[in-house]
Amino acid sequence: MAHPTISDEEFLSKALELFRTYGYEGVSLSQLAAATGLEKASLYYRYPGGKQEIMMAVMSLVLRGFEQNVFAPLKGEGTPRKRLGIVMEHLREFYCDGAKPCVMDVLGIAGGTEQLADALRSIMKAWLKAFAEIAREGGLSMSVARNRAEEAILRLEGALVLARVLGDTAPFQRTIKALPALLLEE
Amino acid sequence: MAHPTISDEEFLSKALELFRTYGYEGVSLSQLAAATGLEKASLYYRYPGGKQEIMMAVMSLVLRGFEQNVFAPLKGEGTPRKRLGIVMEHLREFYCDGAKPCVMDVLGIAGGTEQLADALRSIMKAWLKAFAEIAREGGLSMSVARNRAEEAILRLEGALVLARVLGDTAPFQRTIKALPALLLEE
DNA sequence: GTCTATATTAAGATAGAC
DNA sequence: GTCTATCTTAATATAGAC
Repeated sequence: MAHPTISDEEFLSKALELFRTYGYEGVSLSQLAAATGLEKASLYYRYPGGKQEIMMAVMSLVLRGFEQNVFAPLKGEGTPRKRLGIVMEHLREFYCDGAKPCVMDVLGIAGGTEQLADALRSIMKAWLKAFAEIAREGGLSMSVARNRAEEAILRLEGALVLARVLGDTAPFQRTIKALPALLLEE
Repeated sequence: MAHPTISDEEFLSKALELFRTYGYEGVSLSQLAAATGLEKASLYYRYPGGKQEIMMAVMSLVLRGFEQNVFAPLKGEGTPRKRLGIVMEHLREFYCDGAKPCVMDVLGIAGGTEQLADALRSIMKAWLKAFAEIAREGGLSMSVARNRAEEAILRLEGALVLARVLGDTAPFQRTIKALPALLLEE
């Protein structure tokens, strides 16, 4: 065929890698075109709204990813500890053992649209809720569970910042391992 | 006078506010000119290297700030607890109680120069060292002190990410308050 | 549905008047 | 030492061929 193309899933996955690395302002349509093998005009055909629309489509992908890999497993079968173990593995994968930045951090920097900020806030809140619920199931009181969830996400985000600045992923791996104790004990 | 101007300190202080908010790629010379009351050409007169040079001058300001407000007080007079208390106050001020983002996080995003990444890494390492030393003085072993320092900075960074995404500064204030227990106890 | 080509705007950067 | 004016490049975005 004349114009071998890529699926929307593939396109958005490559776009996500760019956006989580360089941020909203740091990614140009030329970069997106180069990284996906499409021309800029083709991007506008797929996403008439341009960069904003691509960004929001990426956010939908991120939300679906969290739903499938974090929220759903936490509500699934088995003991809270077992379920959290599965989520730990998914988080390790998504963040590449700490080598890849957090979308919520990098894209949460001012300069993006209000719609983007809303989407990020919404995912972050859902994540907090999901962690609080597993902690609640693990035997903690409502208010303690809520605090532990906040603490867990806060530490993961901080570990990813340290990893990015120092190029050291050890704190992230330590933080992931500490999740069961933080969310399920005492 | 015809052209009322601002001092270098004032200029860099305003530039810092822009850079920590919008990131390196997110700040344009036009923005810098508008925010400081100077024309773009005047910025090139002061900083012939353009945005890169301005950014690095801002980094020098940040380093001086950490030296004066964090590193020096930690090595100053009084008990470790007293010294840490002073630093807690300075951190609260610099991060505006959690309302302002961390320079190391926002500017650590890919897209800046290698020189910038080096400067950020260097400040982060000095901060780790300073926190580890106060923890050591507080009675902790070398390796524990080092871990606690890492944990402290990681939590502060994570709290600032949460604050930025959720618009909630409570986790940051809680994290600051927890510093003495984290760095000086057990 | 993708391409080439181009319009339009804003960015970084410089020349030269004052 | 700051200004106005301009250059050059790269960004977003569109028109129209295939």
